[in-house]
Amino acid sequence: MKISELSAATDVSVATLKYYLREGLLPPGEPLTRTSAAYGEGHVERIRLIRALTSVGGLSVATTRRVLEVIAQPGTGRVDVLGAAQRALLGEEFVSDPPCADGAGPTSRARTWLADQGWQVHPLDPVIDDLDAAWEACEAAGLGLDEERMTAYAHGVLQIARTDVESVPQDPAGAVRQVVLGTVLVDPVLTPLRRLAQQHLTVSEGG
Amino acid sequence: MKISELSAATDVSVATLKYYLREGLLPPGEPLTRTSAAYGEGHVERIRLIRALTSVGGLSVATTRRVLEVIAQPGTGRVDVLGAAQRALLGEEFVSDPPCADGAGPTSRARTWLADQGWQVHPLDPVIDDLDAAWEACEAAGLGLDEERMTAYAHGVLQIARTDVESVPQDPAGAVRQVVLGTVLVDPVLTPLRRLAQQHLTVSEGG
DNA sequence: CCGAAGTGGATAGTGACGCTCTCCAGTATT
DNA sequence: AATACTGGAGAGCGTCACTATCCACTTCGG
Repeated sequence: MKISELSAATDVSVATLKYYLREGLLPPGEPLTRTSAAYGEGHVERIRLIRALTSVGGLSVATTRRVLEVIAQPGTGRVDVLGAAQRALLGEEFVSDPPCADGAGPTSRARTWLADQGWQVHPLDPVIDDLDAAWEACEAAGLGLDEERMTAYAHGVLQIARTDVESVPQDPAGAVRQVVLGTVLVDPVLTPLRRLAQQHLTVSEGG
Repeated sequence: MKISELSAATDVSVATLKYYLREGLLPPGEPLTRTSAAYGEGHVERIRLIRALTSVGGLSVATTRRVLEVIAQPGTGRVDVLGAAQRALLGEEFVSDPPCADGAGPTSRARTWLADQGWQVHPLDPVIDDLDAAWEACEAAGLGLDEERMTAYAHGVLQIARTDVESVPQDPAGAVRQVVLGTVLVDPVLTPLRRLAQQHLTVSEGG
């Protein structure tokens, strides 16, 4: 398959494919002559994956490259799948056993609330900071989001997460793929789903 | 309050405040002389709101302006709150009772599934197209997301939406505000919450 | 065997976006 | 009188995801 055919098969312009090749998102094709290379079905799949991650998942090209690397790496054990996924999505590495021995560690509303919930999460996971920032933003915007309502949200989210975890396959490579893609691509599914659910409830309860 | 004090009170640079004024995100201050105006506490709140919507909610300046307009408008009745919110978040208006009388209307996987669920939603709501696109992207990326799993997600989301709907206040203006801000600002709360829930489940179930 | 078309490769340009900088004449303060 | 600050407006900047142009070099149809 030549690059023009690859372009036709994926609806992505040749210029963009060249860009993806340059950026290392797409592996080079099998060189046939000095001015042509052969691309295979794997390239088509990979391009579909790239488009899903960037357009729907909203990932930047740099993040997409990191995610693709994580999926491709065969080494990751099933245990650290979640960590690997989240590290790939973050800009920089986050040490899972940090050297900072400053006793108490950071305290925040989210951390306190998580402890109250009895959730076993890494206390230094940066995703907690994201939660903190989002929660704080709600307060700053005048949206009263108290602990009670947060706990109500947590119940719904827990059910979603249970579904996520249950659908992870047994084989390591598939597990990594499922977790990474699920982390990125399911959020854009849940967002419209939530709005439709709100609509359904409002309509069926008679406004 | 002069603009420099407003800047100090909100940690937003004077240049950026001027930009917000120019873009119509921030109403002009009460003119005192020809070269100075007074800003009040309302401006401080509004700036906090703008920052929450743009930085955490990820809204563009144009969308933020539309959202702010919807919140400010006193006319919206409690019934159409959801529609008003979603219209504000979309780029263009969407007619709630469209003139297209082409019989069947569009069919898609999401629409069929929604019908199976018995969800009462507007069949032409563009948010369904978002769901379709996200679902399709999951498939394109090789993430097997079947109807069963989608229904499992729907149960969790429904619980979340129930919490949303219950926390909407009675007074019309407050309702609009709550719904609009909830639509935009709660998503960034749910995203890290979901990841933490996954982590909790994986850890507590022994990986 | 010739010329048009296509290829990999590199460099530069584009348009959108959210600021940020610079300048201005006109107050306000010291 | 000198300095600082104001509202207002235009232009510039850095990032990002492409996109367009140019190049020397095959490949293919006639």
